Amino acid sequence: MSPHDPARIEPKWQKAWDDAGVFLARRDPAKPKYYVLEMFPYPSGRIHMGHVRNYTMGDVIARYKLACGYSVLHPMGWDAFGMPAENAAMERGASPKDWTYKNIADMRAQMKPLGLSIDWTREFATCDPDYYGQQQALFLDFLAKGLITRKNAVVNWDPVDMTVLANEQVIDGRGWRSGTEVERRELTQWFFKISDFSEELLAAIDGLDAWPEKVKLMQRNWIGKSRGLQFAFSFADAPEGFDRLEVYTTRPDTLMGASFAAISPDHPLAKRLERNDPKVAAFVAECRKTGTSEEALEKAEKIGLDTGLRVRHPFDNDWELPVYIANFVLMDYGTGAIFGCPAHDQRDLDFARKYGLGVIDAFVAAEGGQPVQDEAFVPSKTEVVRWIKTFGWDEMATGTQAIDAAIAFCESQGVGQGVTKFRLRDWGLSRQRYWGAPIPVVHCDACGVVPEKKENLPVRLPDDVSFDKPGNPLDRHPTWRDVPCPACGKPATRETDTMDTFVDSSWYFARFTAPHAATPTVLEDAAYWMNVDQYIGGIEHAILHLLYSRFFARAMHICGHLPETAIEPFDALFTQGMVTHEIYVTRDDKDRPVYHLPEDIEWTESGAKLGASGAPVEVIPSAKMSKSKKNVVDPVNIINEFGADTARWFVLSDSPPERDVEWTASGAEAAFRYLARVATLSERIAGIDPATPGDGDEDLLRAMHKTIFDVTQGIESFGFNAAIAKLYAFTNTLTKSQAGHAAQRQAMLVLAQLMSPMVPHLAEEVWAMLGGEGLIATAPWPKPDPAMLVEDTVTLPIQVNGKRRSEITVPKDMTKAEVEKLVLADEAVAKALAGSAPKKLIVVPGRIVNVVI
RNA sequence: GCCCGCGUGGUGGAACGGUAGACACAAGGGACUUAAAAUCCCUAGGCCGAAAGGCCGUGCCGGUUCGACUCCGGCCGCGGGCACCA
Repeated sequence: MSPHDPARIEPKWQKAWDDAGVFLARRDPAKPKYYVLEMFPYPSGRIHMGHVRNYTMGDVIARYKLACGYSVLHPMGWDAFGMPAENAAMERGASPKDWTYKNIADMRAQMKPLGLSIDWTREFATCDPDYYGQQQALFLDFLAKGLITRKNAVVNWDPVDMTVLANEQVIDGRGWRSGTEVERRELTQWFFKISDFSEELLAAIDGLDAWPEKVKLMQRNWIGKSRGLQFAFSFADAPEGFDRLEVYTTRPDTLMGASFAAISPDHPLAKRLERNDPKVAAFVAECRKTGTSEEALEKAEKIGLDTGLRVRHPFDNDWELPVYIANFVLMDYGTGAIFGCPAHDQRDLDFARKYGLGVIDAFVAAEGGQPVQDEAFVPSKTEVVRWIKTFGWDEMATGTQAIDAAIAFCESQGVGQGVTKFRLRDWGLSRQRYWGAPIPVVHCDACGVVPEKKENLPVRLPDDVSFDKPGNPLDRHPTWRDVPCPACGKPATRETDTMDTFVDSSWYFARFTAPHAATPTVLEDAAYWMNVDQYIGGIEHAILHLLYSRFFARAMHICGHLPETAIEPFDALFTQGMVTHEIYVTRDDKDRPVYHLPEDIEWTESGAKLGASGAPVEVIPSAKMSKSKKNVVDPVNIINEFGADTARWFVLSDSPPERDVEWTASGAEAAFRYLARVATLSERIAGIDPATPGDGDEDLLRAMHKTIFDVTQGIESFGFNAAIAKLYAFTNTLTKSQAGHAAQRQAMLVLAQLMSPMVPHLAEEVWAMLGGEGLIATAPWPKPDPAMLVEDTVTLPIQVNGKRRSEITVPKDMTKAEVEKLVLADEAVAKALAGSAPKKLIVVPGRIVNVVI
């Protein structure tokens, strides 16, 4: 029998922690607090290795901080609303609610054996009426404070499923489920006014010191601040109701190269023209057929239609530009109208060539170069300045200030004004779906849109819904919509749209601080526990989830639900890599890939073969685990076979946490064998007669203190793989040590403590075996003795011209002069010098010596 | 197109500007065993050499430095983010 028996010890220690209530988060004013949070899971029904890695990392931090004397909050919940539950309902008639809660129960049962230090008393699911009721209360508060608005928006509409589709659900311009062509449709939707916070959300990124640069950069780009010139063209022949055409440009310096103006098909002018001109109407309709997804836009040809209207160039009244309607001009960026400068923008050039528009060879002609042919000339900033000068503008600033100078010049001439625009748009939260938090408003013929009264919350989802027809079941429910108007009491109808599931995850971290409160949060609790000290999750949430949460924290503060100190809710963020696995591929007779399970592969000297047929198998390393590729490793199987400690140890050990880690069967077995070795070692040390003296106590204890130092550093800096390497090394040292029993026992206890955040069950077992006091989970984290970290003697490598040639061992406080003397006396150095004196002798105390010849 | 990040043995990866390859996987050799598994010990960047030792070596080219995987410039390759954004 293996000395390491997870099936026996893991449940035992989990029960011991539970019984002692070790992981219950308590507000304790006497202690510093620490809030560790991993991004909560969607309850798909199965945990996967990615979860194991994510939660193990958080658990290491949580257990470490607990041992360091912090009052720790480490909660878990479920991001439980969303499409998969409705899909399950449509596919097999399950109730979304039953399906979801069963999945939660299943996943919790799979998660518990991992031995995570979770305070389960704080658990909730976002589909709990209690949670979404509080979310509805937040909605009402936001609405009252003007943080929410209702307006029209263009969406992807699936005419068969009768629902709005997210961009990701539009594939090749067709609905992913129905396969029909998606339409662009304008609907009235609710929006969070996140764009009001653009400047602040951008500026505050600078203060997020413990966030990855990559994530901060992605957020900055997403918010997309730009500086440009907004000005108006006057019409040569003004259409009714439009005396000017407002345009926005970030390149005012190219204004003298303008050769056309273009408006969006959704521009009010286009809508005006469409009424009287069937050609325009047909063209605009054509443009609207294109979806709004990235692929659709990528493939769409750039098309335009001459409206016949002409505008005048702001610097030359006689210079007229045609006005086109063009499908590539977006209504919701800038003013929905642009000018085109073919000489300096590739897209404008392509468009001008296609429709036979003039190309002004602005810069190029002035410098005597070649006229613009097929490629637009995009001048550098300094060249722009020269370009400007050729048009008689004054001497201007150079370099990056060229654009600002151009704006200033235009302003001085009364042509427009400099404006700052953001790419960030308001966040549309309406979804025409069932399985989400109902938007708590009522539509009344007399009063219009009326917020529901808070005392009527939660607005509960009805359970008796059917998915036999496409569309939103709430629309078809016989009675659910019927409700008295909260204002006048007359019969009215509920809003049937529900909230985007991103809303649910935008404040759950705050709810964990008071998960059962009758208000969204309790300020006192929020003030104690917020902010999240360490947030851990996937990079895929770098933009939306994290940006929305930052917005929500601000909005909640404005409504009095969070203290001002919590407007940036996540102090530190860590984005962890995936768990990958090899995939095994053969080809069928049409050369299509066929995937195989790891257990079907046989390893021979000439490579991988298919066990059944002996066909050679192509091995593709480091692929994301997916069912279709048959490379999924189920944590449940691993826990059953090796125990949770092995799974935890392995996902931390091989790669730095921010990078992907490849799961390998041999690696998992090796992790198990190592843990067994530790158990054996512990048994052996426990069995030694306490009176046994030994040899090398000091060396062992020095190594122990060095390891305490290194492992502590490793955990603090998310260097789990490096910390584990140090633990291996120290285990090897202890195994070979001939030290006396007392020293070995002490070293073993410390080893167990240092391992305890990663493999808590085994650590408890070792701790108990050697008579450690209480539970290791609550034992104070060991501290290295600084005196034991300094060696009395140091070994200095000696380099000659930067290459290592020898070494000397000297007392650590030996003077430079003495070291130099010894170095020159060194045989290898003397040989290299061959009698002559060195040019230079560099002694870096305690580090290295370099002899320059 | 714009913006980032990363290139180190057979593999995953270590390395405050200071002995490159810690630690582990896989591999090879050995001990124990009738045998295998398990366990334990040893070897291991490449080239030359019996050895001592030497030369080369962190994608490529150059620079800074006594000293560069690390800093700077250019190139190549891979990965990621954003994008009809005017």
